[in-house]
Amino acid sequence: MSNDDKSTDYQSYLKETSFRKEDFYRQAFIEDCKSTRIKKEKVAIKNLEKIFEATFRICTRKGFQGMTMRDLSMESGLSMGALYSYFATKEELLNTLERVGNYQIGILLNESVAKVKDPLDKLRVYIRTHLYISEMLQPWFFFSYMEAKNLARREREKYIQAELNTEKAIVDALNEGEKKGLVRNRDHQLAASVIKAMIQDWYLKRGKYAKRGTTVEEYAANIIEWIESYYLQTV
Amino acid sequence: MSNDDKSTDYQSYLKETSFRKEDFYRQAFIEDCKSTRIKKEKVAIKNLEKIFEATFRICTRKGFQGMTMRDLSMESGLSMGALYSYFATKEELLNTLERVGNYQIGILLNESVAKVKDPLDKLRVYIRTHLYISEMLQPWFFFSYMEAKNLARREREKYIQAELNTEKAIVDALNEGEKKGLVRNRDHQLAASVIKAMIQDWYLKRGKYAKRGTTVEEYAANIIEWIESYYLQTV
DNA sequence: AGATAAATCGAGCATATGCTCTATTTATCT
DNA sequence: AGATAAATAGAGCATATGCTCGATTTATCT
Repeated sequence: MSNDDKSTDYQSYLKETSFRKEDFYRQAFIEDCKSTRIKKEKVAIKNLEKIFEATFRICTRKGFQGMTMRDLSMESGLSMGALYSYFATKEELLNTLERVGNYQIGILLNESVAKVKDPLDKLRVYIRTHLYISEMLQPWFFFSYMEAKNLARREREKYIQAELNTEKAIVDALNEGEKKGLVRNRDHQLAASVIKAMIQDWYLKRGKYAKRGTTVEEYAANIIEWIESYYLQTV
Repeated sequence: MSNDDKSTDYQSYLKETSFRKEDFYRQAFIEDCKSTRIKKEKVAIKNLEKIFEATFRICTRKGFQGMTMRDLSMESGLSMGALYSYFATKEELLNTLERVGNYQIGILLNESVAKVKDPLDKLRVYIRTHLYISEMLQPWFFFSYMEAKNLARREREKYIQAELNTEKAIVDALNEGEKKGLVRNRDHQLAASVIKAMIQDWYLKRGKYAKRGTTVEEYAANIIEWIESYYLQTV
């Protein structure tokens, strides 16, 4: 297996990445809560963390529609009044969560492959990074996937577009690889779908893999092995 | 590609299978509505069809928790009173849907591989049949996956068990194949997870594949090609 | 046709839920 | 410390929602 990309492990990625969890809440504050009665960023970040984490915990069990604002109040430790000084409506909370996540993740994915030139290495790095990011923000990824259908048309379309961008990144790498004679001629679009399904399974079935002791690095290596078998096989 | 299993296409499968959609509703009537005020099977089947189909339509957009009984009444064309003569509670409807589906699909999957002896062929047939069944009952598969979290503990565990059975069937075939020297030595458990993820993507992203004009047969052939690349490659 | 059984209807009940609004508490500044 | 701004609490309001029940319609039988 020509695994000569200097493959970073998860812990190293966490140290190297520019992302801090705080950024997530700060972004939400700047974009959505600036217009509310909350003035101080520090307070906002502290409480948005409580709200988001509580939302993820509750929705994993009941889904967003099944979560009541009273549930959220209990779980986050904030009163109804406090919650509504951060979000005008329940739907607004959903929108913010989806939007901020998509934005942040877009940045992270782009910064990861920016320096890589070789299309095959680019693909490897992209997959590994995608898995690392989804590991870092697993609750968000799960939530985002499961609740996308509850978004209003506009926001839902953005979600779908983000999904398609992921596929496109993979297809592009494969096309470039084929042009350079590095990979076999295959249906790259279909392959990209399948590869994305593999990536998604990691954060959709996080519990199962945890129980089996599978690590992200192992999972990433495995996906890459599948791809190499499919694409590098001598004809 | 040693594709010498006499691969059935989807239309042929539909003709050959013992399954009729009616069975689905009849099963629900026998197991869950016998104790209700509804006496006549024919009436029950007609209305259960309306109820189930309406549930699928609504829940694709809003999810089960987001669906109100008034929504369901509107969409199914039955009154509130009529609905409640079929199911004691909303939750009961959910349980019935999950249970009956799992039961029926279990039967179909077993009957499909019963005659196949060669482990590799068994795997091919299993995957193809699984995809054909999920194509035939796509709304159920999607619903079942998305709403499993809303089930009570007991029922949810049954759902997870059914998922694991699918994986086990794949692992068993691979183990047997390895023992007979037909496939390479790999992490079969992890491979089975990945294969299942591929299968699930078909019914979770049905819309996307429809838009692209991908057929079930193509999709099945593609998955099998991935597996053969991964497992049959000369070392 | 008349009588009985089966199925359906939908207004109404009790509670749950999204959201508001003022009183109160907490932090910040001079 | 006192005054002001910022943040929070939680009871209360209007509506939505799960479910019931007697009245009514439809099917079946003699």
